Amino acid sequence: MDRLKKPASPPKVYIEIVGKLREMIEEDGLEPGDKIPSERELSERLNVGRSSVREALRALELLGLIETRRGEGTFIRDFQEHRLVELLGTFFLQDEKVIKDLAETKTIIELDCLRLIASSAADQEIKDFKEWAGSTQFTDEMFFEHAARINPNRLMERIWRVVNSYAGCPADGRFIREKAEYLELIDSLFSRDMEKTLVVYSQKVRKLSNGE
Amino acid sequence: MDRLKKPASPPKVYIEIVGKLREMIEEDGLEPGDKIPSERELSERLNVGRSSVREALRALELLGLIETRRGEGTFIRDFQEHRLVELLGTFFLQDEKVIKDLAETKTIIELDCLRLIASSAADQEIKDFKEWAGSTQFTDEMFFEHAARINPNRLMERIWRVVNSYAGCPADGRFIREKAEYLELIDSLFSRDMEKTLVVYSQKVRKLSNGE
DNA sequence: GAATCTAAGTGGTCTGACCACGTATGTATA
DNA sequence: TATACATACGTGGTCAGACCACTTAGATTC
Repeated sequence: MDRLKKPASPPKVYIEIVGKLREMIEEDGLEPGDKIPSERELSERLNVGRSSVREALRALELLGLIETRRGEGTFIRDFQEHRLVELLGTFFLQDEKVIKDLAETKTIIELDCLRLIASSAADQEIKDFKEWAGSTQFTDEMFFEHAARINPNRLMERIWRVVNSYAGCPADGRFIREKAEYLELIDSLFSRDMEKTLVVYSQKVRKLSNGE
Repeated sequence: MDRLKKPASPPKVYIEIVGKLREMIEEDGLEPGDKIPSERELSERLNVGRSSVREALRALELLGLIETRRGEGTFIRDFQEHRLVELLGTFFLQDEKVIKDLAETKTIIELDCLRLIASSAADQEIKDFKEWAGSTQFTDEMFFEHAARINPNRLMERIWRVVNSYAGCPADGRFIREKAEYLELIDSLFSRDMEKTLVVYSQKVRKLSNGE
């Protein structure tokens, strides 16, 4: 039962390989899409077993940092698409209260996206947004998917997508509000009038809550 | 072994093992600290090679979801403390845009947390918050860690933690602003005066931006 | 009863083998 | 020459077995 100090556990090989890969990528200036050495070559170059190389690669793959194509090789992925949030989500998102939090969070994030759009999206994009909304039949989800996409912050878009994928369990709210409200919302964005946006949006939320 | 044809993309064994483990954890109600079956047992139970089991376990370990102790076994970790993110940070956080988005997102989420606190946290908690802030030496990160914790929405807290662990990898913002500003922020929460909170917070952000 | 030794169990690593798949090479054909 | 096909090679995907180092618990010994 003695809790004695642990001198220094020998570093795991696969962890070191992860580090080596990082260095390698940095030194060689490899970018998303580029190919990294084959498992066998890495195994030889680093003097480790191929299985250890694979453990490292598989871990990075699960993180979404690399992509492997059988018969072709291993490639660096677009890091902006790391799956961290999804993974954590799929692993422990079974709580009950979570459902309520999810809905709330979705609303919050959507508002954030609108804010970001109002404050720094290009006029043209908002214009396109309005045009799209005016000429298409869309659901609430589609509307905010569009908003998340044109918001200038990619990370916020990712967060929205994750939250949405969980919050939007098939059933609940696939309703379609009156298009006029959405158009009004876009107009408020275009005028960069955040005050107005907030009013319009919270009004929409209130309606939805009551309807539910 | 059954070798069935999979015309579509053949699912990788280690990915399926990750899924099986998730189910296993859920069904058996395993919690942080609990031990999961040994690699050899999993290999046998799932009819897969031990190396494939290891690939899955190593990936989850790198994610910080499990912990392995040589000679003892593999254990579930406290998910809330997934600090794996820093890995991603050290790996590919060279992209300017990503860093900017991160900082911006962190600010946004923090504001959201403040909003949530102001709108529905218990008075007592805000009071405790203020007391803590008044009697402790804290960093900006600690302050918002506290805020994220007492905000009523657990999902928002989790998002903050993720974003924070990403954003706070280098030694950038370990600064300590004047305590008075933070106290003022809490006061604005207590008075449920979101207007004021926004002003105070954005003021803080502006200062930080300039300081940087 | 306490200290010690021993065996079993577990993760850590390596090697070698086979498969499935993509691509490049080369050969045969039109 | 140009196209089509066939083959060989390289790559990731997976498995099996073998060690090693370490922890734990049971058996043994004092």
